[in-house]
Amino acid sequence: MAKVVDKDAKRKHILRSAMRVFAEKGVANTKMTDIAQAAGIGKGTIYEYFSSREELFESAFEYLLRKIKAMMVSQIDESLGPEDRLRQGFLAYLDVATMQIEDFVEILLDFWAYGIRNKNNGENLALDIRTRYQELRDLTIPLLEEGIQTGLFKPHDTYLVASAIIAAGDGLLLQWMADRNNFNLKKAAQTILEVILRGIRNAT
Amino acid sequence: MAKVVDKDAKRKHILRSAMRVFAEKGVANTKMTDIAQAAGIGKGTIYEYFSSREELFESAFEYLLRKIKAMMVSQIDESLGPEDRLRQGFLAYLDVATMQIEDFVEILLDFWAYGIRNKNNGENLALDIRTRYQELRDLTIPLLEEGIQTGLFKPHDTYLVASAIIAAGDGLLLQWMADRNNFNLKKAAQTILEVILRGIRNAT
Amino acid sequence: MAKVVDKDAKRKHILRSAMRVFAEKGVANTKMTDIAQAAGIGKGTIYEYFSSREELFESAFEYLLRKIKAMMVSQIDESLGPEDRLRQGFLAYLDVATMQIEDFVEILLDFWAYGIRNKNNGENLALDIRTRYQELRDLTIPLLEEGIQTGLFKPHDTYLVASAIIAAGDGLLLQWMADRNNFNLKKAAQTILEVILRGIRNAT
Amino acid sequence: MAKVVDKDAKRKHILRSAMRVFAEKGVANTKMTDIAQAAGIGKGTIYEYFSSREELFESAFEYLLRKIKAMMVSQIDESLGPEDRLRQGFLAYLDVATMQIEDFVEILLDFWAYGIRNKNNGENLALDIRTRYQELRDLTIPLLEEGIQTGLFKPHDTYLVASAIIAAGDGLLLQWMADRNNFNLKKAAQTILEVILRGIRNAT
DNA sequence: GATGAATGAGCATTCATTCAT
DNA sequence: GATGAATGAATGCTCATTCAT
Repeated sequence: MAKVVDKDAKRKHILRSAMRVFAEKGVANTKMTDIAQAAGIGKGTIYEYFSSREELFESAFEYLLRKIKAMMVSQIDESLGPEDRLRQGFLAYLDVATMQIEDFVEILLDFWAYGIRNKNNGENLALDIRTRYQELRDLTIPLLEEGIQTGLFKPHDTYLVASAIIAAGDGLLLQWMADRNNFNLKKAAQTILEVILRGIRNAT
Repeated sequence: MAKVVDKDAKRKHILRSAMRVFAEKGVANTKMTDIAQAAGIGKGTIYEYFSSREELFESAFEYLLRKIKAMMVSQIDESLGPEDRLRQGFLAYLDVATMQIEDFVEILLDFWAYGIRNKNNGENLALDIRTRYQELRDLTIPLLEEGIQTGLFKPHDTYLVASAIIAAGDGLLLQWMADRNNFNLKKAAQTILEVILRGIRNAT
Repeated sequence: MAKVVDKDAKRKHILRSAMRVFAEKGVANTKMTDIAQAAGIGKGTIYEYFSSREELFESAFEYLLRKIKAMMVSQIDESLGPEDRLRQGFLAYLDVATMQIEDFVEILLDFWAYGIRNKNNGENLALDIRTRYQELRDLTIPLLEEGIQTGLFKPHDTYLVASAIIAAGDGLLLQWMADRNNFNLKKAAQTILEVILRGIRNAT
Repeated sequence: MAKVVDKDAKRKHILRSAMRVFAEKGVANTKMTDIAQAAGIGKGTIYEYFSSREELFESAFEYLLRKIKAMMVSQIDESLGPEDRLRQGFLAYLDVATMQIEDFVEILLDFWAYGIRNKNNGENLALDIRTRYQELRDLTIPLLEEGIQTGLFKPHDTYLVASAIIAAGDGLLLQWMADRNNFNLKKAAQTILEVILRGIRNAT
């Protein structure tokens, strides 16, 4: 009988190993050998599961995006009001980025750069950074609309405000990446969120 | 006598050519040959002005940062109140990034990545991304303090709010880069800024 | 399983191929491609066995020195008297240099030049040309001392005379290299050796 | 009026500068720029006096050989007997090589290598290393013959013994180059010469 | 299936030589 | 005559990918 191998599990194992190396050395400086070593397998074996370095990279990208979204969604308590859900979602986004998956912020820039530079290859929607931003907006806008409807928020262009909130999140990540030890991401996140909420809230 | 050449001008010419290529193909995919071609010179000539690809890249980085800061400062009308100066500075930042210099946003991510990955080489402060962020904060904080002192703004942690404003700017740039044609950067910028200003303003 | 290769054998194969090319074109004019071609392998393969051109060169140097010494020692009949052993050793040195290993005289000058120019890098004693000369003296001096003790030779400074004998050998090699076809190395060697022996022998 | 330049003097100036650099850095590591700098002139100017690096090198070679021979000849006192003239010539050879001209031993190996590798280009006899050796023999043989005729020396193959003496000189140079500080060249030279003389002298 | 030895396209960099001034 | 800015051929080395075992 042939060796029984859980192909999916092994593929994921390689993927996670690759991401760890990407994070540690940067995508550009990561050699296939490094990944093979990190995964404890032979170099050639990678090609049994991924057709090329490129595909491996894209798969890592995709895996990450899926993971982020799943974790964000899972951390929102649907029974809360829109403000609290915004707070939860916002913090979850930063949380996921900074703590959960394989220390992934370090790869974030490489992914961003890739996504932005390849935004026109419509083939793989999952990798289209525009799609990703739209998904984030689609998570945010309903909360804003709900707030407006309940009179909590003043009427506003929810698309733009959603974009603003996402922008703030990304921008904070950048500053935190630049100076992890001294930049207090959580406090900054809370501050900016409260400022924004106060900025759209109806005067009481 | 030998050929007379304005070394400074030529150096800058090569720099700008390089930046154009960096922007077009991405730093990682830019070959020295491409740059030479773009500059209309021989490959070897680049090395008369830059000791290595690395130095050329760093010079481009530095050049850009210097330029951005200069343009931002120059576009602020010191006679205005803090809110308007914030508006001017914020828009100037995005303006500079998106329109002025050699279409440079495209390089921005590569620069960010470089800066973040090399944050610990204190040798060249100008390239230290932490320094860059601190400079931006140092431009912003005084405006916030002035607003607080005049009673326009509610008291707040000016460091964090300044960071927030910068974050919003960077984050918007990311979204704009991802979808230039459909994302209205200017409108988004104005919206977010007004939200933030309303968020820190004293109730009237 | 991956291809099974006798790494040591292949390394030696490359080494010998390299030495052949070094001999033919001179070390300075030898390109990695030439070596690859001579060895019947790809350029990159060399780097699987040697980390750099430099290391390849040094390995060749070392290989040669080891080989020479081994052959010299092996050709001396320890049962003979000091004069005959001197003769054997002297001729063996020239023999080895001129006939045995891969036509190596042609490389000798490059090796000499390398050794002399890098005499101060104590790291690799095996490549230290001073060490090499000392080894040759250490093989010669005991024979001279034995001859003195048995009254065959007049007392003399054995260090200097050993150096002299070695010098004669090297010098003859130079002349032979310069004009292989017309310079009778063997006859010259025998002549000079007899002159020297007569020069240190006790009058009878 | 055009600038008056002593072309020959300038040529020689460049030549000597080149030799100094050759000696210091090794021929292979000497760039045209280094030579220009050492000569205090522009890089292009070298080509006004030498058509190529190759020609410059060969000219240096030739210059050196001419110089050595002249100095050797000039230091021999023709009124002395053959033994003393041999001693003078032998020491003069080493002297010239080690002290007189621009520290030239350092170049010697490069010249030797060049001469030996290019022995077949009969174009320039002056550079033919065979010619050079023959010249040295032609200086030595008459002295040996004179000694034989006067009964001072035993009859012997003067060609081979002359070659032997030259070989000893070259060989000593090699050992001295390898370890300048510890190898006493003069004492070694005197020792070997006396041994050889005793080896060819008639018993008294 | 798994492996890692082999490969060669590709690239940064050097430097002798040219030639406009 | 003198110069040094410009050049591009040449080369050592890297690394993604292939494929024999």
